[in-house]
Amino acid sequence: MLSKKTKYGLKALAYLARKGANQPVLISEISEQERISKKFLEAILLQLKKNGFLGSKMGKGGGYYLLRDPETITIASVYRVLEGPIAMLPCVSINYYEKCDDCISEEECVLHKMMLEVRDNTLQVYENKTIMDLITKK
Amino acid sequence: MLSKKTKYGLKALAYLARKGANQPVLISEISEQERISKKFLEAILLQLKKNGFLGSKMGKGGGYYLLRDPETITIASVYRVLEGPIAMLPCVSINYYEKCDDCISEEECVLHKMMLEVRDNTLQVYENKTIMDLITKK
DNA sequence: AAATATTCTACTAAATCGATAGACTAATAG
DNA sequence: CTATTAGTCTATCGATTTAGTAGAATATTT
Repeated sequence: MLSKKTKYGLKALAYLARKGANQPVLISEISEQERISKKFLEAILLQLKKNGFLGSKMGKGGGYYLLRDPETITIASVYRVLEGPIAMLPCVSINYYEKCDDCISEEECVLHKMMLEVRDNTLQVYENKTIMDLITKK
Repeated sequence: MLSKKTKYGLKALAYLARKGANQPVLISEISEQERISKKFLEAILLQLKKNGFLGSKMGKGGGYYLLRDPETITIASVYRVLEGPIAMLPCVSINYYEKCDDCISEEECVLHKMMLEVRDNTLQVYENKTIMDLITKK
């Protein structure tokens, strides 16, 4: 299951993309429009800022704004920042690879091959869709 | 990420399938062979028993054994018992459907359609693979 | 300087995860 | 019928994550 953090983060990015990159948008506006707890959203936007997705402006007329074109932000890149690995097991993760301590070898593991398949099927969606795709009707 | 519970559960089912349904297998044997905490495995096997996957026999010569043919146990069915919903959002779950409280409607939700796609891609693997597939080399 | 709005630190309640301990119960062997 | 073996059940545990809250600090504009 997707955490609310990632869900809210993606929704906020989509909201900002819809507004255009020009002027900063208040946290409270996003929070109200998307029905997300303001303080929780604050922490999420901060994390997206630290990872180069968003910029912010303090003081009056301030707020958050997209730093990159919505077409260039893949869902996968947001997912990895907010949720973590996309793979179902550390041993099939591309960006967060780790050996399983209960497996002798990956060839012997009965799950390894299947989880590679699941990973590829999931990545195929997340890598090929961007924030832009979220806000365009098809 | 897959929980260890589901990971261990699938491995245990695969182990039992490999042994054949004939004689009961000790928890401790599975626990040692698969390097899984015995007490944790105990709870997992009990859950699999309560859900009709396994039978058990107490006393000397006892242990756990498969109740169904390995070819008839899909990964999806085990996943749902041990891990829960396969979908990434409750609003795209087939067996655990729930409305999102932050969404006005599913048509308006920017994530809904994409998550349906992810769900279908994942299900395609989990529904079409069985415990038997885990133990057969391809 | 006042008002506005984000940033940052710290905290919390609840849930889940992975694991452990120990008493209880059932079945078999002798 | 008793000892042994092995699953059942209850309970607890520490660590982590999740979702959210409170409030002080800081920066910007008017």
